[in-house]
Amino acid sequence: MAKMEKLETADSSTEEKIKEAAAKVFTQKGFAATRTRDIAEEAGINLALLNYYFRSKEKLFDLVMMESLQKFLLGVRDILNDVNSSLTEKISQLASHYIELLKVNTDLPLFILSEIRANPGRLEANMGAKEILLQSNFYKQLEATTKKKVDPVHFLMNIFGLTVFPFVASPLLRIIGEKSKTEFDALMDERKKMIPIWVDAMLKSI
Amino acid sequence: MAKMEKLETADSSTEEKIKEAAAKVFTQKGFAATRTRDIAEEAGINLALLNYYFRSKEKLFDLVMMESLQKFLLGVRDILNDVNSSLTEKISQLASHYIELLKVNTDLPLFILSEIRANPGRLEANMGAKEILLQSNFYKQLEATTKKKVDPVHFLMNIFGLTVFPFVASPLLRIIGEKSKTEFDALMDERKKMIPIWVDAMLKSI
DNA sequence: ATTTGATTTAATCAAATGATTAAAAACTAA
DNA sequence: TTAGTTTTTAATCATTTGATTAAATCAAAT
Repeated sequence: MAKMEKLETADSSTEEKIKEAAAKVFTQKGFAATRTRDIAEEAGINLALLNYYFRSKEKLFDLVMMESLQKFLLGVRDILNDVNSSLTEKISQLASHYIELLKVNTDLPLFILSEIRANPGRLEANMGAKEILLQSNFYKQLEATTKKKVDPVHFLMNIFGLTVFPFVASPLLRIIGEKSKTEFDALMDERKKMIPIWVDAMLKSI
Repeated sequence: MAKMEKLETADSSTEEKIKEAAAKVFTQKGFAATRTRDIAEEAGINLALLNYYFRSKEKLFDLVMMESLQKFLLGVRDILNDVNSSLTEKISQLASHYIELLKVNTDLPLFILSEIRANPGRLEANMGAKEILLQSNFYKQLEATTKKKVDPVHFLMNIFGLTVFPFVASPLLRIIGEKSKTEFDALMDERKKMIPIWVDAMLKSI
């Protein structure tokens, strides 16, 4: 007998509720500190349902991590490979894209980085990211601009350092700078304009 | 009866062995993923000894975290408050200091940041760091240089982003850049010279 | 040598936790 | 309705894990 589809939005299905709760709790507390009971409670479901739908804590985590990586990487391919934009324009677009993304998902990068450190094996499975980045038009423009003088990887570090690091360090920075979430976000908005200018200045300085 | 001191170096005492093992394991895996048995094994001691000397996993962790924070903050006070050095010189010294520190303790910042996120309460107890930083001669020079144009916190973010972020992201960067640990460290050494030049260029650009 | 206090060990406990099971409930197709 | 299927629940298991205990060992002082 064929299974019947229920008339539910993806958001309200039990499976989706669990996945969203898992994403929230895993991202906040990390794999090891997360109890499957935390996820069940957050999702408002019976604990056994988690295993009914996802088999195990680890499988559910792998799913969440995969989607987190995609959230972080997807949506920049277009920017990286636009043949009609200059390097500076790409940097501007990348900065804006990541700042908008991370204002809403502040602890996404810290989650990804700390879980990869805790379990480096998980990364290798997933990544075509290296190829996407290193064979992109963006990277070629970067190589052409820096040519021979310095490793273009330096400027990858710089761009991501300027853009992503404030979010990674936000728990500390907000205290040190005495900023509310709103003020912090406003600072990040300012950076959308400044980062491309700064990177330009850095590129010219070498 | 007065307790007799044993003839031991601090390094070989059981207590010190446990603390070093704890620092290693906690830093690598984080609080939640660390088993007290892991620490005992790493230290080569019986599990009960850990509780004999440190009462609990949490007390031992707090100790390790406090020393980690000190390791990260101590040794820059002199740099920050040197009235005879220019802003650029301070940036150069800070970059060199942190790059040397983090070449040896690569996952120190990721450890600190992810544990603070997991348990933000832990931070407040410890910090005079904010005052040390914001009242330093360094910060005053930064304010004077950027005056009104942009929040000097932007440049704190920039300096730490350029210096510390590569280490935070090193698990990813080493894969993307296809670098060995040695090559990665060499890149970081290059940055000691470049970061002050870059920050200068950024300061002039605003 | 004996005593005394500090250190270390093996064994064990109680709670937490990931997972399973069997039964109940809800739902669908006939 | 009824039979069959999927979804959900309550109860329970087995293991892991932080911590404790009581006994053994060790080092120094008398």
